[in-house]
Amino acid sequence: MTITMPAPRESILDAAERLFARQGYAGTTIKQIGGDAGVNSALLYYYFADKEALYREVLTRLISGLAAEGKRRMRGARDPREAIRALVEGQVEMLLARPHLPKLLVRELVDHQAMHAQGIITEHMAGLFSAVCDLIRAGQRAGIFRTELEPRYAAISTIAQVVYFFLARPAIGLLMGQGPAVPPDETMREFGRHAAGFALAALAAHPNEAAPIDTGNP
Amino acid sequence: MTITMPAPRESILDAAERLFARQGYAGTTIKQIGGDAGVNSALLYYYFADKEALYREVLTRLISGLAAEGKRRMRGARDPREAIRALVEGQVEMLLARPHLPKLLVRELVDHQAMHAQGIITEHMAGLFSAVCDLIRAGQRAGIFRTELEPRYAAISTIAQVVYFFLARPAIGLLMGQGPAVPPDETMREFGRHAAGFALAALAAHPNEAAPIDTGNP
DNA sequence: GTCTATAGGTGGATAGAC
DNA sequence: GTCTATCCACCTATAGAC
Repeated sequence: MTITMPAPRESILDAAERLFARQGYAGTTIKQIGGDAGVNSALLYYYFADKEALYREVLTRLISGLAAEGKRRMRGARDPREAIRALVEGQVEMLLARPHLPKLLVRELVDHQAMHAQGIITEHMAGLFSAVCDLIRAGQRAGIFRTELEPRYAAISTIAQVVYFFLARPAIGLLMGQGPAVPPDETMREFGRHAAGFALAALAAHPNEAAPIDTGNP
Repeated sequence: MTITMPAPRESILDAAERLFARQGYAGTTIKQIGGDAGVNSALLYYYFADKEALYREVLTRLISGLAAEGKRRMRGARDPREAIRALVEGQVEMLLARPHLPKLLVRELVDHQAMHAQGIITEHMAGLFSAVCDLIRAGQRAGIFRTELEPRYAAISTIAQVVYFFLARPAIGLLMGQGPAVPPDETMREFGRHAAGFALAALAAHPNEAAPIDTGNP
């Protein structure tokens, strides 16, 4: 029986993704990545020009397809309400499937002067963001959503909840009085259902048309 | 006329705060901080034990009094609705007054394994968070807020909006189609007013005062 | 392709003059 | 208190053997 050896290029990218997310760009060393990937650190320079090229590659691999997936999830819905719910709950699934994404994205935002991946992010994200705005505008035209809301602000309020929850994930247990353990995936989904309901209630023009609220509490 | 020389200890803390927020802990060097503060880098070791002690000092200086101010702002209000509005709009003022706070806080969250200031943050923030939860519970008991909402989740949704907006501030201009310029303070306040209204609409038991309570199950 | 060895530079921290 | 000079560890990146 032989153990299948993973392609070194992929092992390097995997290790780099993990470490950059955990420790940041400056806090991660080439030797650490090599060690974690099970290869000699000099090999990284065979596959990538330098540390920053590797970092950019990590980000593009992670982000590409993300915005596309987000839009696809919204497209399936029949009306704006359903689309909002699909969007918010989809956020949770996408972030669960890419555990390092929120940290890396936020580091990029916060390090914006470094801007290792300026273009990559803004290109992909701006598209998704304006799709959410259009969705809210459509709901407003249909009389389902309140027209007093500025669509772009409402889009931000809607998106913020899940992102914030994932960011704060390590601290959430402490805040919610459940000890230092990191909340399990099911808690993240439960919050996603709450967040969708919260946004829909805030958007709703008429209370009775608000989608059912799932508190997540059995 | 003599120019008042700032106390070097304060200059060092100011420069460190700026640089740690911009570049992160690992990305900032002692020599950079010294240079930015206008003193020799060796002097940092006269005032602070080491780099990490300096970092902790920066965080405590920034955070101390923050939770207290948050609670004070809420206490002035007469009912839960007013308190929520005071809280959210107060968030904006507090973050405007401490421009480096959001970045530093999020870095801490994201670097939680490093946890330079674990205690400092969780102690201060957990208190504020549970005050928000109590506020929402009070509104629910008074029949003003929907009881289907899990108070802790609702607190997170309420708080998330402004924090996210500040974090994304450098990218907000691009997302909102207003070019690369960083949004002015007035835009931040405008969003604060929106966010308070968004949260209140989501929390409200009967938006029209006369409307029956939505059971959430059509 | 993958490794060893190492160059060249920089970072945190200290010793000690003034 | 504040500076100069410097040590040592470690980091990125390259040269070159296999």
